[in-house]
Amino acid sequence: MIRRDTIPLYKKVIDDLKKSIDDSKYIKGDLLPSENDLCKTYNTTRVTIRQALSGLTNMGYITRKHGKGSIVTEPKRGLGILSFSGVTAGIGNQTLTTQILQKQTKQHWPLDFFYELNEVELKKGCLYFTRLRQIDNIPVLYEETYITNLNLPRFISKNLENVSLFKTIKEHYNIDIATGEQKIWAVNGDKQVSKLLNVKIAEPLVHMKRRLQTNVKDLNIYSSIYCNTQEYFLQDYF
Amino acid sequence: MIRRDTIPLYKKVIDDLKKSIDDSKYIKGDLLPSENDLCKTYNTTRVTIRQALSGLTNMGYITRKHGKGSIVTEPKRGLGILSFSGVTAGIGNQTLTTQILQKQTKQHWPLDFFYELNEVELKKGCLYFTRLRQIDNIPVLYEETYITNLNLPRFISKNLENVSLFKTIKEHYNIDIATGEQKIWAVNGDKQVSKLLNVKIAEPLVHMKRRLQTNVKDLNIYSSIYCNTQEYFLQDYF
DNA sequence: TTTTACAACTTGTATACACAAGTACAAACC
DNA sequence: GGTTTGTACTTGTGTATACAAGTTGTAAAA
Repeated sequence: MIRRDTIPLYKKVIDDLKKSIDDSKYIKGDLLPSENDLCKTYNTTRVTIRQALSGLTNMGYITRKHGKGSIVTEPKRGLGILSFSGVTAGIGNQTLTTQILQKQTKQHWPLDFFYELNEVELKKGCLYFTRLRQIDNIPVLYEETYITNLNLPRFISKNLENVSLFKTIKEHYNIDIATGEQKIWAVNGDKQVSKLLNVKIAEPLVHMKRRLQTNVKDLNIYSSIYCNTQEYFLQDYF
Repeated sequence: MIRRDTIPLYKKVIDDLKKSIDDSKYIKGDLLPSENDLCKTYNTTRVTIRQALSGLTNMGYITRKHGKGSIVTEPKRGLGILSFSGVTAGIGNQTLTTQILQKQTKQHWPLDFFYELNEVELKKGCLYFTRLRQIDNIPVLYEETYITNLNLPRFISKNLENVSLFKTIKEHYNIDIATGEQKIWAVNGDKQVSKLLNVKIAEPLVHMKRRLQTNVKDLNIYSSIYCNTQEYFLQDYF
């Protein structure tokens, strides 16, 4: 079935199955319908169905087992490791405060930016701001954030003090985080960062660089984060 | 061309192209031969070639552009340790070697163990071993592992040199990792660890403690890991 | 000279089929 | 009871083909 002016069939299969998994119609451990069953359902051939299942596999929704079937693995689509919600969840009764050090401004990307940017991003420029996050008044995270300046009207006037950035952009612009990656190093803090985090110079810090891709094309969120792990640690569940 | 007793053709195509990229026969920005060219080279059809190119795409080796071709991208230098698929799965093209420092032995849990243990675990004791993992002969990870001594016959005699622990326990005992948690700090390396990782004393290291729960009740895998992030970094996708 | 149209390339999507090989279970056998 | 074998399922690998659609350079038209 060749289709014009519409989304490809294999993508529709992916969307349908993904939705079923997200809606818990299939839960972890369940078998999806067999390839041949799906062929009948969608009136197509195995090549197309396999293209869809292959997509779901490397999205982490299913694992496939020769002779057995497609097994649903992880219905969770959370942010995984070290997301700030994770930090928030891990600190219990203590108070997490977020302080804006540099208010969001529109500017060009730094020339030596830590991720590669595409033409659209370069052309649009970025919104930049820095924040300091404290737990019980101990500074724990220093965060420099760059967001592609794309479809974010009046972002500069938003107040980001003590609120979740993700929640803000979700509520105001209906933007979701789709995927992301992060890199982690242990580094010695330099003069500026050590002072902000109130630790001795050369105290070891966790340095993370992350790229979060959203459901809007070319709209990405980049951040460089320094963590003081003297009193607290970063935690992750999977 | 149907082939028996040998690796599938599409995997051979992946290996060949991957090797060419690793050996810099194609560098970042280059175009791979077109699908039709590859069809002629390997005397096969586009479906098979596309299966290979699709594999390379989600390994991060290439990106594909409609109407243009397959573009070689930046090879990644991350460790991929932060997800539970394990280090071996996350490293890609470089050579990861694993050296056993202390061969696995049955022993009691340390008194000041870093996670809380239940009665069954305490009663059964643990299997303990340490490993040093190197990428291209640079030591990057020092790992102390404790596994509950439960339903693991002959584990002590298994050779863990240069193999994936998860794969080993999956193949021999059909044990899967179900869930896990990890904690992360930046620390200064002490004398022993710094020496093992071949860095100066007080060089900042990433220290992780993880607990992995398996599909077997009370069978958990605990590890304390030190990472030298001078040459490589830890990487995570979500 | 500038614009348009086309040809020749590229990857994207899809059909239709065939045989290999792993899994699970039940029937037949010892 | 325990083992072997067969069968019907599953996914894995592969051939052969067709048309859609994006990209790029060139030749023809304005």
